[in-house]
Amino acid sequence: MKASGRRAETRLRLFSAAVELIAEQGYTATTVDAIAERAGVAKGTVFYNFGSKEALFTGLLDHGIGLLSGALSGAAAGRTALDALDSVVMAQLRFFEEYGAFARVLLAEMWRTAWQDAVAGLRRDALGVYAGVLRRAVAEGVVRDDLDVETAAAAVFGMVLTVAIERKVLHPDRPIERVHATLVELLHGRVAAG
Amino acid sequence: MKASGRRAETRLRLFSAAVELIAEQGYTATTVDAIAERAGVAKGTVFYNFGSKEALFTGLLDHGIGLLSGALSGAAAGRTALDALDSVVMAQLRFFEEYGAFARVLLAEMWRTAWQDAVAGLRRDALGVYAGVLRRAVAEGVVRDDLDVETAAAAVFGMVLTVAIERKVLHPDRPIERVHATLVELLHGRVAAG
DNA sequence: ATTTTTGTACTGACCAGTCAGTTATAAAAA
DNA sequence: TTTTTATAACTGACTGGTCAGTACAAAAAT
Repeated sequence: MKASGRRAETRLRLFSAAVELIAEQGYTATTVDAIAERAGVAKGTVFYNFGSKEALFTGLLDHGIGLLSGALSGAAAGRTALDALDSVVMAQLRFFEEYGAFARVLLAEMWRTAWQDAVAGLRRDALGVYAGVLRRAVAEGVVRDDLDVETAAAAVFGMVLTVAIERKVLHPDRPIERVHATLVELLHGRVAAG
Repeated sequence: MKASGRRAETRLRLFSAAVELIAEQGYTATTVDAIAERAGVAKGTVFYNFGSKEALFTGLLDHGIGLLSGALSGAAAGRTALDALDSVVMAQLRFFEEYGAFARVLLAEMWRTAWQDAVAGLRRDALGVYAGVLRRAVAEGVVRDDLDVETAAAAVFGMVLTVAIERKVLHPDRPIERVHATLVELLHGRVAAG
């Protein structure tokens, strides 16, 4: 996995072109011709590099999920578990601020059986970060010890994903800190500070 | 809008066939032939009834969103706003328990610009129920009065939607009450009752 | 010298939408 | 009742276009 090199660059350009088109139109509606054109590459190059449209897409999913997982786990440190939860939420918001198209692709394709393998990595790595933080919170006694950590992790992840897209689509200039504050308030359930 | 009648029945059968196939394969990948076949109807009937594949789909969205909104607003009553919030969450979980395929279609297509009009109804009606309950909560002083109600509504809706699908796909026999309890615990932010 | 990319042309399968013809339904006429 | 009439609902073979993937010789990059 050399990061530089002509081939690696071509692949990244193809990922980037594909994720934007697929976010707008969906996987099936996006043609290989269109991806190649936007990437500034000949159609044959797509097949030379990935072999098939499906392989390009699962490669894209793997790539994005890797980036996302890295961003989340880098943010999971914090004095208390609730601090860590806040900063993981912020990291997820920031990640999708930068890779908004990927957020939409993920949301749309997350539950499709066709890419189960790629999505398994999402569960293990990205949701795993939330699960870890929530387990810490249980250990610290700030949430009840019968909390279903897996479900709660999916809940928070889905909540942030939804809101990140909503902001991108409907309120692009709303500051990300404000959105974060709203989510944190919901999650901590703090009562009327008036 | 007569509820019975040959035509209305055909339309419902087509909705039902379409939502299942589209949940599995996505909108574009689902062919009109396949929808017609599953509905036990000739292909021409689809076009006789809806005029186009797209019109069938937006009709399906409208139909489902109407059912969902009805279910949610019917549950929005409650002694306190937080009680009401709990029961709206439960109503959403139950609705997607029954119409799981629709949940997946909604999640995947909610942000596609092609069906903005149909999805506007979702914002107005379904998310509106959450927004109303949250406004009550603000009025009752149980959440801070600077809460961004619109964002919070989207957050809760997305959270429940994600978890409903996760349960359908990964833990179908987990009791719905347990999932509800987890979500409510997250939302109320109750601290270690041990 | 080898890997990677280009450009163009091609194929075979697939699919949304059409349309001329057929059947079901109900109301009017016999 | 039975028959006719009108039209609403449905049918399925067909069409025109689209698209993933292939082929390959020449060029460019490493």
